[in-house]
Amino acid sequence: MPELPEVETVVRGLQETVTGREITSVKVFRDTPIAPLNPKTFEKRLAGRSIQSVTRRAKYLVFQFDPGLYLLAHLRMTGKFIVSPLISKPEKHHRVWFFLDKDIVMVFDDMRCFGTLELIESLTDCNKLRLLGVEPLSSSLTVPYLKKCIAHSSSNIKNLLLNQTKIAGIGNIYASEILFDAQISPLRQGCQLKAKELRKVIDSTQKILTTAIQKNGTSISDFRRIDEQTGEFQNFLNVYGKAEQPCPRCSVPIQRIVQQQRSSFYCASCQQ
DNA sequence: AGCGGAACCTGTCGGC
DNA sequence: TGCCGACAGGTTCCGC
Repeated sequence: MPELPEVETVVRGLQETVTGREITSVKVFRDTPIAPLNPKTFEKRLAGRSIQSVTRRAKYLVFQFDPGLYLLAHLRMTGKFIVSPLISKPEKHHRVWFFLDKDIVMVFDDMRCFGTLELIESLTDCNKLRLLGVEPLSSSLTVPYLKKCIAHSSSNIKNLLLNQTKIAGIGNIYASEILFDAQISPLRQGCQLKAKELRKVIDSTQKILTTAIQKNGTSISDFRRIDEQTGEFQNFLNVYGKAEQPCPRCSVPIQRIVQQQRSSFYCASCQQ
């Protein structure tokens, strides 16, 4: 499911509802997300902890507890956090329940079991976080930075946008939408883009991601906010999932192609 | 160093 | 109706 705007939507929801709350107990229904940690160990280490803060880094959610303990969560394709009143029976894809004070449950739900929940003691020592590239909405995303990233790469620009070690947070939907906005073909080799085009890629990236956050993310099938409401950005997509439909800019049919085993959608006429 | 491809899981949808 | 393949918002590992 979720790319940066969806994770940001979830984090903002959790900040309002679970920050400052105590985890009274934890129940693991399936250990895939917490493996290789043992469920009992996971449950024990979190019981009695207070959630000091919930933040986002790229597509990761970071829950901070008392000094030196963090829960690093990744939703992958179908992971969800849902905050609800106490419930008696887990639903089919509920993987972990976090019981909070004031009779609230934070549910980790994940149909495909790709999502991960990892306990870490330091953010700076965590390899997964250390290897991430710049935040696309930060001032670190600049033309010189992009130039350096692509200088010795033969990859196409679509794949570069998806490379989390360079820019961290863009996924398959927004990569297509960004390149449509920038009027650049996903097939272009990154290292052949001129400075002016890199500037357009950056501007479009920030424009699309900011708007998507304002619309609470994109719900095509699975993504839901923590109260199970959908996002609204799916109503503003220009090309993703729109194969054969007329380009909103020039009316030529949108094409679907496969790059690096994933769908790309673009207009072969107005994206050069 | 960096690339492509397979793997991890479960579900849905379309074609035959 | 049932079976089969393609496809799904992501990352990681392995071999070249």
